[in-house]
Amino acid sequence: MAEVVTLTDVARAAGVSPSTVSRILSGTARVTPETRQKVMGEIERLDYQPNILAQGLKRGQSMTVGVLTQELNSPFFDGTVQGIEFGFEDSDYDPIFAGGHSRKSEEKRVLEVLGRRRVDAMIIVGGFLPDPLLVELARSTVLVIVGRKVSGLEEQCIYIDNVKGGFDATKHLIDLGHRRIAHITGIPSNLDAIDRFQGYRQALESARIPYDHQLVVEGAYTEQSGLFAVETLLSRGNRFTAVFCANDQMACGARLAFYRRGMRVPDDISLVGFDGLQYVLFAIPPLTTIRQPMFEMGQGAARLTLSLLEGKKPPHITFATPLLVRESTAMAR
Amino acid sequence: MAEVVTLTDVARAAGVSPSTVSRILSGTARVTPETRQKVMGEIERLDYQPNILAQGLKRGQSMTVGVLTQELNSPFFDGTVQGIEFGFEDSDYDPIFAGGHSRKSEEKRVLEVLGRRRVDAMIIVGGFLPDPLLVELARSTVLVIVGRKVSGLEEQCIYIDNVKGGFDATKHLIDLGHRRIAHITGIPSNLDAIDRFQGYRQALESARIPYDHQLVVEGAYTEQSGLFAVETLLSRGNRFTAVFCANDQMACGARLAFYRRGMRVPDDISLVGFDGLQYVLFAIPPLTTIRQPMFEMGQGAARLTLSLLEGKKPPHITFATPLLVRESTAMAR
DNA sequence: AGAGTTTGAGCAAACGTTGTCAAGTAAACC
DNA sequence: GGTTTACTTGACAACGTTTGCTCAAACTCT
Repeated sequence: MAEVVTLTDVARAAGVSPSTVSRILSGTARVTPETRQKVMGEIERLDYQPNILAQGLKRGQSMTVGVLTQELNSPFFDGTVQGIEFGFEDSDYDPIFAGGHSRKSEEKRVLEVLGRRRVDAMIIVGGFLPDPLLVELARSTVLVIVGRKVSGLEEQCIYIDNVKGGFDATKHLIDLGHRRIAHITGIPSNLDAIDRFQGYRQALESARIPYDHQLVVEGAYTEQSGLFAVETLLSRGNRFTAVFCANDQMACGARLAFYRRGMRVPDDISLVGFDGLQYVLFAIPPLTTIRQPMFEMGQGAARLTLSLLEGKKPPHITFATPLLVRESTAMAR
Repeated sequence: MAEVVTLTDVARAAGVSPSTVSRILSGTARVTPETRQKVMGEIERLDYQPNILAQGLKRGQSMTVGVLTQELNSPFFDGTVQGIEFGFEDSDYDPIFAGGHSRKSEEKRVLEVLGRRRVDAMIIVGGFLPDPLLVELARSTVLVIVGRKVSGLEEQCIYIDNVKGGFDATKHLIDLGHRRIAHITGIPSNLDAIDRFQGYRQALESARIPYDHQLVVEGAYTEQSGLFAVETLLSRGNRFTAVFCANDQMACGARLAFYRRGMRVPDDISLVGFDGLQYVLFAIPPLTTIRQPMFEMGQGAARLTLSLLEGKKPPHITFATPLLVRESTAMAR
């Protein structure tokens, strides 16, 4: 609390001027080996740590990156955040997180972080901010968006092909002989959800299976909503032999609904999820799913941000979404 | 990027001195209603946001709290971090996270965060830093520790009674008539793991069930290790009718091991976990577990930190660890 | 040996705030 | 009407850095 060592202290101790110490630290100018020796010695001895606030004030950059998150409590979100954190680990930047789950409106939040903390860049995870606002924002700051494709900002977006993911998941079921395939959607306002649904429809179409909207029910990405969705589906009385859920959590909820009804997975019903959460490998039975590389995406976002901050234009990375075939899917009987 | 409005800009625009603007903002001194009006108007019009770096430099506080985390990728950890984040939401402080999973040694990491960012307080989540170091650290900074009890720093620790949790879990199985109860431990160097194991032994003892070390196998908190543990247990050839796992993840792994062997839960084997992760409510069958209020603990840590920063000594909160009885446990046959 | 050139290091002015101090003004007292 | 009192405001020096400019000393060259 008390004795914080400043650059000036070091200078005094080494008998040189603050400028010299600063220059040694930043490697800006050359100094005699002896002077350098002495100063470095004092830095070590006094355990000097530069004050980032002062540096930031002077240099006009805070060395922080604001991460704006939206949905809370979702494993997808966690994975991404962890990746972001990891990606900044060996850099001079630190991420600071601003959750969007407060009362304050999203935009206010953005402004606040941007403004007060003078963040050097922003990473936006997920969904709710309108595209135009993001484009506007990108004009005045380094911006990276993960989990979403904003037109005009494609280079700064980290995303996956959700349509393809939905297609592959559904195709897998079709290949197993299923014809009556239900779908539990994500939150309808969510673009990912729409795309996955698109993929589902396209797969159906390409196999010439007529689309039946009675087999589609709206979910909310939670386990609970998956469970409800299956009950809705069942109560409608339509026969189906497989379900594609827009995320793993809903698949788990759906699984429980079937368990309660005594319907066996995969014997009676095949089940496919989306996300590839770690733990669904240990579901009963292990869940077939589309893997979304959340951690890698977060890490990629951090790297991209760093490159952008250094003024480099890195190659755009695309992330694959492999189908992980496990034990929740089987041939249709 | 370009036009950042400073306090001086506002002052100029309003035709007053910077000091006056500063005073209005901080409410330090009184000003005429008209001046205030005018200044507030300009602040609004120019959309001025104070520069926290400059404020921090001047006031000697950075308005940031360093959060040092250790284990990564664990749901327990996630929950706590979310709670911390949430707890700081409405305060003027922002948490910055420093993961302890890097190559750099833990202590170095602490020093770095503390030193460079001039954090006003620290929250340490979990386990590996030696007690004496923490006590030392607490001398020079505001420190809160979550998930651990450090002697001499009890007031600043947020923790649960793991012995009691382990006891309750085991007692529940005993009450159901089980006598041959296996235990899968956590990482042996982890204090929580030791305590839960203690609780297990105490429950056994209080029911006069002899302790059999053949029924105890070491786990590593992961699903995979839970699965292995059950296989080890089974290969030893000792009969048992119930398993208490030191966390939910291992319980899920154990569950899968039983599934593979065709052993039914809870019909053949009763299973109890620890943590109360959201998703195990949707396990097959829903898992009986001891709930550890991770989110609340994180939130509590943030609140405690805030109080400490304000110089208040808040009452120490203790967190309950209720037993959540679900469907993975049944009467012994 | 003197002029030109390099080199090492210091001075001082910023960066955007805050807080102390004093100055200025208007109201209140005798 | 002069003096005290209360109140509002401005000047200015910090906080810990970085950086352009200056300058002395040490080199190079003819």
